[in-house]
Amino acid sequence: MTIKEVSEKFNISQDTLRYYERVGMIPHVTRTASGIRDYQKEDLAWVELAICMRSAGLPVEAMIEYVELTQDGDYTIPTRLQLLKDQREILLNQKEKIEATLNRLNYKINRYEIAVKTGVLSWKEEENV
Amino acid sequence: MTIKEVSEKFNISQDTLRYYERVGMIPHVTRTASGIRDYQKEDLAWVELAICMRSAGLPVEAMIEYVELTQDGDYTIPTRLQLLKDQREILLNQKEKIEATLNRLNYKINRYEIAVKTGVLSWKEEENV
DNA sequence: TATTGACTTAGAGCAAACTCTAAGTGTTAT
DNA sequence: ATAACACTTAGAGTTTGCTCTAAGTCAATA
Repeated sequence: MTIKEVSEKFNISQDTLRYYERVGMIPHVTRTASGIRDYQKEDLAWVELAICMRSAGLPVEAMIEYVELTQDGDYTIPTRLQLLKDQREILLNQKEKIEATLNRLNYKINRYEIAVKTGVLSWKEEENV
Repeated sequence: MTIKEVSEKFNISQDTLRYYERVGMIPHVTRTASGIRDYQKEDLAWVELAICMRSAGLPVEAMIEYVELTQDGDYTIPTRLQLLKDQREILLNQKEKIEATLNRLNYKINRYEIAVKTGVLSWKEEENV
C-alpha cells in the first residue's frame, strides 16, 4: 500500500504519516527496492494504533516510548505494562474532566433553551454554574 | 482576592490568569484604585468556568466568543445556545474517542498482565488490537 | 524521449496555549 | 526611608504536533 493510499484510508495527511515514522511513533515502514514506502499489514496496524492513541489526546512521546520498548524485546514487557497503565490513568482523568464539563454545558444549554422559549433568562448569568 | 491568591486557589499560574484576561477568555477583572487586580466573586466564577472548559480541552477561542456574546446583551442568547451545543458536540465526540482508546488499552493491559504472570506473551504484538 | 506526477529527504514554518523576560510601579515591613 | 517583594505591561520565547517548502529521484504515459 502506498503512502497515498494509507493517507486516504485513514484520512490523515502524507506529511503526518512521514512525521509519525520519522519521530518513531511507528516503527520503520517496509520499503520497495527503490526506497518507496510500501505499507504492509503490520505497518498499517501500527498506523492505526498511533492514530487511535493520538485521537484520544495521548502524547506522541508516549507512543514513541512504547514503540521503542516493543523493539527492545520481551524483557521490556513489565515496563510496557506500566506505560500503558499510566496512559490509561491519564485518559480516565481526562474522561472525568469532560464529563464534568458536559454536565455544566447541559445545565447551561437547558437554561438557555428555556430562556429562548419563554423570553426570560431564569438565572443570573454571573453564577456561571 | 489578589492574583496570587486566585492562582493558589485554582492551582494555575498568575501568567495564565493574566493571559486569560488579556485574550478575553474572561471579562475584565475588578481592579483596586491603583490598578491592581482584585478578584470579586463574579470574577472568580468566570475564572473557574474558564478553567473547567480548558481542562476538558475546549479551545480558548470558543470561550472568548462566549464571553463576548455575554457582554453584548440578551439578544445574543440564541447564538450562545448554539455555541454551547457545538462545544457539547465536540466533547461528546472526544469522550467517544477516549472510550475507544481506553478499551484498547484495557485489552493490551490485560494481555500484558497475563504475560507477566505466566511468562508467555499470548498474542502477536503485531496485531496491535 | 520528454514530461507529468508521485515519491524521497532535510529542514523551515506555523498555530495554539501558554510561559517567561524586562523594565517599571506600588506597597509594606523594618 | 529604604529594601524587599508583589504587582503592572508589552512583547518575546517555548512546546507540541503537525504542515509546508525546496530540491531532488523515480516511474509511467503521451
